[in-house]
Amino acid sequence: MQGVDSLHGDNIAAQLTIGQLAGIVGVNVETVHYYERLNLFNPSARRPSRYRLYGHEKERRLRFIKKAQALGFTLREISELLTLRIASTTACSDDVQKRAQAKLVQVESKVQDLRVLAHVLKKLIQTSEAGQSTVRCPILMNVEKEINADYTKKKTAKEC
Amino acid sequence: MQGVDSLHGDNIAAQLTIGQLAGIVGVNVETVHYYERLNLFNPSARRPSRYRLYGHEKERRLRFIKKAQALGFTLREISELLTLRIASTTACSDDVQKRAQAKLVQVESKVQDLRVLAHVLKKLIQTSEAGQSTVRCPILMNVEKEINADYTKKKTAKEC
DNA sequence: CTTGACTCGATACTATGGTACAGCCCGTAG
DNA sequence: CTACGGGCTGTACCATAGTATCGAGTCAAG
Repeated sequence: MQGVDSLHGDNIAAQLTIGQLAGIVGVNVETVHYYERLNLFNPSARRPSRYRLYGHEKERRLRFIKKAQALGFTLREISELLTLRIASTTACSDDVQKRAQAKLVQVESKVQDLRVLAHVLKKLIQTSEAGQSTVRCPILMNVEKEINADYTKKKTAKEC
Repeated sequence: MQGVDSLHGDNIAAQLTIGQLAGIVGVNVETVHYYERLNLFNPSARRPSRYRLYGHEKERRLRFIKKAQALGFTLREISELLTLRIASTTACSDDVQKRAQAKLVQVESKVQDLRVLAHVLKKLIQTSEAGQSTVRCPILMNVEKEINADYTKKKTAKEC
């Protein structure tokens, strides 16, 4: 973490207010408040007036939270992911390693499912490009098949 | 449990009751009711007593719904995905193709994000295996960097 | 033909993840 | 100085995705 590249002393000027932060990340202020209530996202500092101040690294953290959410993680899970980071800085215990491994399994499973879904969507697009439109071949049905099946054994999908 | 296999030749015997379906898929009955209220998941048939009956294809559909949910899609989005299928059976309009394309973009973006996350988790595990535990290498911080950055420019983050 | 698990429809309640004020307090541009 | 845009705390409200419960009907085994 680069020192918040202002000369020592008054780096307060380099910090963002809650409105600025929310603006550039694209969430609203109330959401940031909400995350703070959950102890998921705290300000870097406060002005004497109690105005919240956020450094640059906080912007990254907030973006990460929103990304992870879009990937199907709950705020609680995101909190755990971010705790892994902290734990890893202090001491890489067996526990941290185990939890990281569990998360990894979870993530890789999601990747596989999404790749199957992407594959089927591509087929759907191709088919509709080729003008083979009508009545036959309810392709997305195969999503249900393939995504549930072991996707390694490519389904034959003939009974359209 | 109730007699699933009354030896009638008709297909009613091959269908599942709501409790059986919920049991094998691993959701509860009320959830199935809920999906029905949303018009997302309807029974294949009803007995004269109004008991719901579900065929095998319904089991796949239900599993798909749960998978897609875990991948960060809302029930509304899942409904759209499943509508794509239906629309493609009737007529592959430009509209369907466009929406499929949009979904594809969304899905591929999720895949990329998850792959970055997986990569970083792997690094975290390796590091903690190697016993390079203490103080240095706040690895998951790099998640925040890498996941937010364009993943296309492969990380410079070697110093660790 | 009773018993008990299962199902029905309907309604109420919960948890999560926000949103929307209200009423007051800063801070700065004119 | 004073207006006004933004920020503060706090509470209320909202949408989504379920869960729980009720009284009554169903079904199959004993």
